[in-house]
Amino acid sequence: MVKKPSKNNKKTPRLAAGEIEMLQALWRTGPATLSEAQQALDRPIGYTTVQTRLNRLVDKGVVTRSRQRPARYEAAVRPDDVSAGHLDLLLERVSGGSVVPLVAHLVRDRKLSPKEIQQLRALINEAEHDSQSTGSKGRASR
Amino acid sequence: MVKKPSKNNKKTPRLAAGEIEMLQALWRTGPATLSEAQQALDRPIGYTTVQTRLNRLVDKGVVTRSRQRPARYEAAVRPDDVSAGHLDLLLERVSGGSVVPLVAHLVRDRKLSPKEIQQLRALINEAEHDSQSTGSKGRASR
DNA sequence: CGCGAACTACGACGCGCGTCATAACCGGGA
DNA sequence: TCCCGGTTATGACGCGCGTCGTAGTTCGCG
Repeated sequence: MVKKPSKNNKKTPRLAAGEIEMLQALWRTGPATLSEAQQALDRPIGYTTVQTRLNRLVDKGVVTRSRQRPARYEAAVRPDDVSAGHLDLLLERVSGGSVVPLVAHLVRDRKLSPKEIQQLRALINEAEHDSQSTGSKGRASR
Repeated sequence: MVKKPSKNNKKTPRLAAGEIEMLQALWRTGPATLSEAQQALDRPIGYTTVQTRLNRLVDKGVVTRSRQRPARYEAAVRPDDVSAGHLDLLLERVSGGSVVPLVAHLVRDRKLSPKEIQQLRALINEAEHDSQSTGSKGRASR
């Protein structure tokens, strides 16, 4: 039987840059066969290379493979799941848990449309509201 | 103009998680000797391991080493430089270049102090300003 | 002046990921 | 039925990074 002695299956494992590249293709195309996935990539990569990458992704649990003959591979995680993990890491590692420096980088040097600015304001308002009715979930860090 | 033998001093090379861990220690302590850097780490790591990591970081140009006897290592990049690179990657790879989803993740599920909220608003105002005085694809109306 | 402790240089090993080649397989026409 | 092209299964190689061990070098004390 397959062992699942690991920690958790909810958190996405650490993914290397190239693996995200692979997921990107699947996110764009949806369930795809090997050749479809290969064509969906931004950059020419060998057929069997795509196969290996996809299989490793399946082993990691971030991609599923259908049993049917021309097997179809499908992403099992969403872009948000991936970004969330990386963002957490970045927060802890380079900005000491403070979001402001990161957001600063996101909005500076990058042109935002009026619409995006409006959306950002909405997000902040939302956060402000939450902050007064906090529930103290999460655990105190360190 | 004297060109340093380094490749690019503005772009930080891709750093692995463990290398950032190393930089973290240096950011905290400032210039430090090997043993100081070792002690500054969150986690016990062999003396020579620290040495190897630091030396590789020096090769990459993100850390400098003084010529003095007990050599002092010092970070040559700032946390911001590192986060900037990662953020760019994340933007391109998982959110299609859109900042809103990332910011959403940063502010949701995370409690912000009123002060931070104020800072964020300031950032957005700043960005709004820039967007109208850009000149290139100026969008005056909205 | 001689020694031990700290510092430094160097090399080794394992694992993960990117890359692919080759072999085995299988299903649908001719 | 037999062969072909697409599909799948392995196996291999190189490089980067994490981890140290070992062996020289150097400094500061007695």
